[in-house]
Amino acid sequence: MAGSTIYDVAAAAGVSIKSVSRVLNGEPNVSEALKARVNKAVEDLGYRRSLSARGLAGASSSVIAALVDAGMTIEHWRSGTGNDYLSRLELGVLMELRQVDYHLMVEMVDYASPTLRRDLSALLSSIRPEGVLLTPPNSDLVEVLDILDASGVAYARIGAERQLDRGILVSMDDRQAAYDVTQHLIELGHRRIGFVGGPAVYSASRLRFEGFMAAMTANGLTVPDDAVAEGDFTFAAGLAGIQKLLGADVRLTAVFGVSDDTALGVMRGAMDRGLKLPADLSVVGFDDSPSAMFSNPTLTTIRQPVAEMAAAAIQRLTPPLRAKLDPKDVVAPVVVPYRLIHRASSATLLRA
Amino acid sequence: MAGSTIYDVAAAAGVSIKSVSRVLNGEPNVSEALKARVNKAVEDLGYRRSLSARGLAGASSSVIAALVDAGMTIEHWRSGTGNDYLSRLELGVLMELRQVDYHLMVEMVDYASPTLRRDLSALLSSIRPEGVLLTPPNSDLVEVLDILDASGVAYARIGAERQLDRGILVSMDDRQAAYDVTQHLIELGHRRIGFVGGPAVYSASRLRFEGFMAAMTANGLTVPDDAVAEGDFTFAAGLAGIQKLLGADVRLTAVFGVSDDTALGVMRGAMDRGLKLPADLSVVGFDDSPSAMFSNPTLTTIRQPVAEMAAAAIQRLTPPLRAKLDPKDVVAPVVVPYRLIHRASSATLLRA
DNA sequence: CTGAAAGCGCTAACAC
DNA sequence: GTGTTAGCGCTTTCAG
Repeated sequence: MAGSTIYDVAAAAGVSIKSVSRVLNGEPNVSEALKARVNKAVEDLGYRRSLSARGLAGASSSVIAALVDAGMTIEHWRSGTGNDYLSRLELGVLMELRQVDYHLMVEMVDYASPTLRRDLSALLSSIRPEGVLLTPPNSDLVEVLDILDASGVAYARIGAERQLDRGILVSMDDRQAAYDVTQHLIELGHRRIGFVGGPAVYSASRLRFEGFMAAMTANGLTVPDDAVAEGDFTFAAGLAGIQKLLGADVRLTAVFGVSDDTALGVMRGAMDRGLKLPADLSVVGFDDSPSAMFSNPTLTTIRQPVAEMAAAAIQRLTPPLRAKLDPKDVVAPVVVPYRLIHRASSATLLRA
Repeated sequence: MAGSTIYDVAAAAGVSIKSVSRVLNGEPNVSEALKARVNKAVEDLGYRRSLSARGLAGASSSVIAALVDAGMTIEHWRSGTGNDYLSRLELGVLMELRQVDYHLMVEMVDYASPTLRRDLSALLSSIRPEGVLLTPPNSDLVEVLDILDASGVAYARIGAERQLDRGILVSMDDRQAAYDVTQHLIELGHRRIGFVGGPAVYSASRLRFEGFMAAMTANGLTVPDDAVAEGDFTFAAGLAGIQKLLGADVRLTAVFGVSDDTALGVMRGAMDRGLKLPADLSVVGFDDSPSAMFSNPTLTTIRQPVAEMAAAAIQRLTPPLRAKLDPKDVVAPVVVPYRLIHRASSATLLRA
């Protein structure tokens, strides 16, 4: 049952193992009759090729490795707060991989580790994945790219910002999205808009801030230093950020949180200080995490197409799936569309 | 670099490949001198054993396969809502696996598929994982257990309810937790408490309902049929459920949602109908998803220790980690503690 | 304590 | 079209 090998199949079909291999790999020059006999034997025995043997024999390892950031992951572990980025990513990956006989390995990589080079090389030489999926902030780490290139493995980078000539690129336009959501606030009449940001190592942080600034500038608005707070994508950062912003003498009427969690922290902090939302303060976020829909007021945000980006990456990383794509689409960077989701947390400015 | 083999190491250390293998596997009867030379060579070359070769040669595959439910996953994909169960699970898994040289493969399994037996057998025979991690509802599917047993692979079941003599059991006491949170409402003065449930295929649904009923009964309270609505763990189910409950002639003062998402749907639905929360209606949930902390009012709930359960499962599934455990702890079912988290959505009943 | 030889299950050259 | 023969990089006998 679970223990049949290619020899069993060959014996059952009365052919050589090479013929079985040919049928299984869809190689040319196989008669229909032989193909049918082999397929029947495979069926009868419930035979499946061993991943290990295939990998060893030099063919495809049929494994895609997703490298996720240890720092963020461990932080979520410690704080007990979750984050659904990973779930959404894997959703996209698994929906694609299930169509072909490929498998997903999830690996935690500590990009801050002094032994990063070693750890990653070790990982690659032990797994020998067919492709590697990079998520922020790993997507932008030159050292990671160097190691990947040296090992010759194909890789896709989600949300990459730098070195855009390397790897398969899949992203959304964070900058433009941030511009849009800022413009949205401006169109609602807001002029004094604050920003609570994220760590610079995440390109998303920088791009979103840039988009924010660009929209402000394009509308002739200025952003005093007091209107900007640092953060780390978390709820706590939003909470701390809004304290700082409200403490300063800037009388903001709206705040843009670099992530939904941060924006929700901003909302909570503002309400704790007695502000009515959105009457006294409009708040917008970025990501469209589940919480955005469940908060009160519901949060205006940008829907980040994580699963879709992952799916696009996998399609280009996995040979059998890539074959189905239009050749032109294979090489070009993919920019997956986002959506501005206008909910209740942003409203027309009533009083100046 | 990435391409060194055991032969390279043997050559560099001036020993046979068998000696290298012995050192790597911590086998006895190796002189310290030899061990040191081998380790140095391994170090110098950045050598890592190939997973495929190890797997093929009959040793451990060093792979843990997590089987996640396709139905739920696809539903999340379609609806665009995420869920952080997977993230929390993997957090727990990866934190443990990183200590040893094991790897996580995530596989989607459609338990509703007519070809489940085939699909699963195929998966096992192609991956040959060292251990399998089962999450609800797969944990309780006898057919899944049968296939796993037939293949001889070790497996851990998170949240299993039936056939408790099979596999490694890791769970929380859903029933008692539901009892506790219901008791919490009762102690706040509530008497007419409603319930919005989940699909029966998830044991958690049944257990939570049982705990709810047990607490009500223990306090001499009855639950009319009109006070219970069916659902599927989602926000939408909570929304629909509360409509039904409020439409009926039961004048509930509190509602228990089988999950946080459902409870949040209940909250939203209640607020949409003009109720003030928690003054007019107390709501409690179950899971402690991130949204619970971010909602308004914040949601009273049970903290489900998903990552902790996953970690406990992995410790018992992975030989090198299992070796560190007290032998007594290895065989006994693990029940991971939960916590009742009292937030703002549940309050003392003011008027009857 | 150490090493030589024989596979694990498959694919890749190379025959026929 | 089809089969034979080598390995892939390890672990496992079995000898020393």
